[in-house]
Amino acid sequence: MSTNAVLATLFDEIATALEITGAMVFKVNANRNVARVLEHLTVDVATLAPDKKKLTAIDGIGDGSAKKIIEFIQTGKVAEHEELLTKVPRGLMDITRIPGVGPKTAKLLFETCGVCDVATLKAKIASGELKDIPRLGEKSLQNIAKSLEFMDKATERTRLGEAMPLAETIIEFLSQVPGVEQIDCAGSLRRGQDTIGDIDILAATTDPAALFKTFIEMPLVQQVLVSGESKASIRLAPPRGVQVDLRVIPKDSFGAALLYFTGSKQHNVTLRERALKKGLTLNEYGLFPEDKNDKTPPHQRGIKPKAAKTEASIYKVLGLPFIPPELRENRGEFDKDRSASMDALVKLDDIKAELHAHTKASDGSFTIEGLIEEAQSRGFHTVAITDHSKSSVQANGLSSDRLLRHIDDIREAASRHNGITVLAGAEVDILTDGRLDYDDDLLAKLDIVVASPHASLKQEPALATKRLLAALRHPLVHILGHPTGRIINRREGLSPDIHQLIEAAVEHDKALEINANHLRLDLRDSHVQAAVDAGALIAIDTDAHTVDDFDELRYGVLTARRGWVTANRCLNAWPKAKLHKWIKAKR
DNA sequence: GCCGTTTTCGGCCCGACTGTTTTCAGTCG
Repeated sequence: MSTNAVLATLFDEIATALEITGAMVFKVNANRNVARVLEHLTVDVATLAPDKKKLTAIDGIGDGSAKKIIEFIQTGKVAEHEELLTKVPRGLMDITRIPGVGPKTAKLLFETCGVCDVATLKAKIASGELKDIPRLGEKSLQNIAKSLEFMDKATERTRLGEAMPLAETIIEFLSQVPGVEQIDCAGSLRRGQDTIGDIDILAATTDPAALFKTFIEMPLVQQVLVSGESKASIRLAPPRGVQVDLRVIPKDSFGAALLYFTGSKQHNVTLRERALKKGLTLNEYGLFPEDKNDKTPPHQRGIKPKAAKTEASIYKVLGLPFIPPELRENRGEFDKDRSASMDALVKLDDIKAELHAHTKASDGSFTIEGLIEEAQSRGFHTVAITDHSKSSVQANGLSSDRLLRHIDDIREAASRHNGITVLAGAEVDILTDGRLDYDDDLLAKLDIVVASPHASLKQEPALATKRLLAALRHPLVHILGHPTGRIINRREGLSPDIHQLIEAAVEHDKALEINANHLRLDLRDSHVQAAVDAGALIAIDTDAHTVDDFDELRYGVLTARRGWVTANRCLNAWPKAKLHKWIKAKR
């Protein structure tokens, strides 16, 4: 784990421990915020650490946290953290991760019954020892038991590429219910995060009761978690097991609700702070004039909102441009000098080239012909055929002789297609020591080379950096394919020094890939943002093996947008002539 | 603990649902 990640966990633990000991909520939030900032920071905090000014220059990190970070870099621990751990055992912090159990309940369980970890909690619920605790009735205990049971089965977040089609199916199903006027998804799914916690759906309807009834009685509903007048939550049956929240909101405040429930939480906090500075208050019903003397929510007092119907109208009154959902992470979207690139973010329709795809020659299901036709049917001007190289034995990688014959076959097929340029390429393994899997003579015969790591994905970070740098510096390589080799929820992949890779990509005019396959999404959003900030080029490729893989392109585009990729930085969105000039420059 | 076009003090986002209790605290998003 990187220093940033270790410190993020440490600040999170400080926050949780403070929360349990009953510290001021603002102090808790400040520590939690430092954890979040560190988690998304793309520079290694250790390189800043001796200089306190550099640390406090980061938004959210003040004097106190800077001192703790420096203390950690110098000694490997933080005294305040150690001190808190003597009062609040780690197991107790784990308990607060159980849905429905917060810091107050954890403290109560600890102090009245000595519950100090999840295992003890389970045992004591089973033995009935937890009856008769004040303010913790039978129903609450039952809910905790249910949550524990669920946690045992599903510890993972749902991958974007699994949640999105599911959400679309549910929305399609619910939109058929009489009375439904508007329905859309919100939350991290709408923001295009690589994994999501639950699916949020918003609807405006003239018949809420009918919609909720249909919702909680849908096929595959395993459990109804919450069922109120404006909100219901269900859990779907395994294997998906994902939670789905449905909220019904007035049609006139659909935009306000969409904004509110799309989040992120940090983005919303900043919006509300901006609202307050303008004498306004923002909630899920709209943007209202603030009345400090009346605590009743403004929408319940019959006050007319300044804006509510659309997200854009709310941003406008707050003096902001429309911020695309993918950018709503409080990671620079409020900076004025970034607003130009916000308008120019790459869109799905901009993508006109596929530069990484496989055929039957290695492990794909396409014939050469079939792949070309599929790309053409999607309106692409270019497709690169990049089968695996010889070391990828598991993927039927091509020997040098087979590759030579494959190149001939590709050129022959290409000659039969007008209107699309077909490139003979390869996805060449980057061997453990950084050498490529074909010799230079053969690589030079290819139009395009995607170099990717496939084996030894648990390599030490320093070695991995060296390995990938060698590929980026190789004059015949165009694109670094799925740079870390991660498989979301399954394999962490390599942890190279991403900044060195980005630097090399810029220096040698190479592109870094966002592999659009929902299992990969590699590079990930925060690395993409660092690459874009440094001026690197990005390729969004589907790595298609089958027809359906082409449909995963949208996940790659969402990830690109989350990393602030504009169309002019994305190879696949370039006009044909510009792309081919760049590709040929490496031959 | 952090922050500042109401700056070095005094604020710090908002509402729904649940369970336990009988007016509200805790949790969640």
